[in-house]
Amino acid sequence: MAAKPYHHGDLERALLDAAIDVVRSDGIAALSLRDLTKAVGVTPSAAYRHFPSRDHVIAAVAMLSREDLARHMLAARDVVPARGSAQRRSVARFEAIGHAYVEFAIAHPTVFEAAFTACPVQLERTEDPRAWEVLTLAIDEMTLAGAIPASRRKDAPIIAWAGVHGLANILTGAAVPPGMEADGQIAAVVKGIYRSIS
Amino acid sequence: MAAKPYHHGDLERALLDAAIDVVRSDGIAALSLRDLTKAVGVTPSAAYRHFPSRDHVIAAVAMLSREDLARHMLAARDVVPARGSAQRRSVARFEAIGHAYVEFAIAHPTVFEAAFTACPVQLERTEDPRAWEVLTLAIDEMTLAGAIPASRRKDAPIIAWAGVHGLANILTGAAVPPGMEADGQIAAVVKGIYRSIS
DNA sequence: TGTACATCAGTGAACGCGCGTTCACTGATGTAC
DNA sequence: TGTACATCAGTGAACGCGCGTTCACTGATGTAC
Repeated sequence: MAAKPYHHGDLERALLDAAIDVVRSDGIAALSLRDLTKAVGVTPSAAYRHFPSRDHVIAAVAMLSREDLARHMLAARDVVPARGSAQRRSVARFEAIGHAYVEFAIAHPTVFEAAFTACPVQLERTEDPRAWEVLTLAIDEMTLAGAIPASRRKDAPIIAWAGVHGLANILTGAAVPPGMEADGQIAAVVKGIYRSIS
Repeated sequence: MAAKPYHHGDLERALLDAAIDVVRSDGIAALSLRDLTKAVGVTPSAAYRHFPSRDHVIAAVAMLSREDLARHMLAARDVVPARGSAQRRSVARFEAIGHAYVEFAIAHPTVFEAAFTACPVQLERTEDPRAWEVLTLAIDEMTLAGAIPASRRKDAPIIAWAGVHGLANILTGAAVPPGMEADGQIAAVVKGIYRSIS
């Protein structure tokens, strides 16, 4: 209850929260252990009680970012109204996922970037939920509902992921080509993806 | 002719060459002015005769990387044999460009990454050739040859670019999903792109 | 053709900075008897 | 229930490093007369 108790309580969680803040405002490259510990009000070396190295913090926050993205996709999918045929509904859910992917990237570009940062170390825990699984699940749904032919099932995931991932990178990156505004592009790409796999 | 002439000759070019070497081997984030000047055999401060700051070197090497990519696309396009109908040829040229884009990224992942690095400064020179223009040109060719309908002309470039750019990022990045090898994926995505715009 | 001099392109030393990480330590916690 | 003690989670100081950038300087170059 004192202002500064000697033991923090959950320093690991606090450090990760601070790390997410840094990613949100300055990007994952700006992340430093000294910053994090200062933000939490703790000595730099205290971080080493919870993470073996800076790289492990990077890996952890990257995984959290990936989960954040996947959760947005799930939320958008589950908000699609349940009316219409199963076939139409499966397509609407698929398209909602695609939109959510790109819109997440636009709304949180630095988090999106962090999600796909190459991690120098591997964590034992694996992420949950996974964007890739959300996507393949939606494609299976469409296949079952007859919205796409079974023959397209195999290549559909990579085609779909490449499309939304590429658009997300383009719209959040340095190289936005002339005369390009996000809204129309997202619809064009998502529709284009569906056309190419149906 | 002496081993160490006082004046270098073309230090700017030499620094950029050294920068490209660093990008190739360690990525653009590892680029430091002190490294470059040491590699060239010159004092750190000498770099400031040619670049106002490190950021300007970054911007210059990013632009060179983009030109490198675009040149690979052009080379692949121009190597497509001139037989068959104009329509088939236009499609073959378009597909060659797409393959070249992804293959360049796989062959030179750090250069590809550098090409799309966000640059904190703007250069006065603009890049030449431009990947985006190579792509739109190929799409115009297809439209003219009747390989894609005119109604698809407008959205085709972003659909195509998103597809290859996304696949390139996926295959060179941290998050390659399970059971994925490059060759089949490239063909699947390039064919998928054509299907969605034709 | 030869010389004075402005200009250019380097040198070398130093600045201040922030970083990851280590080490011996100490304060707090909780468990065994 | 009370106390000894092992364990845990912090502190504080220091290490060595490499970085971008600055400044006053000097050696080389080339142009005007």
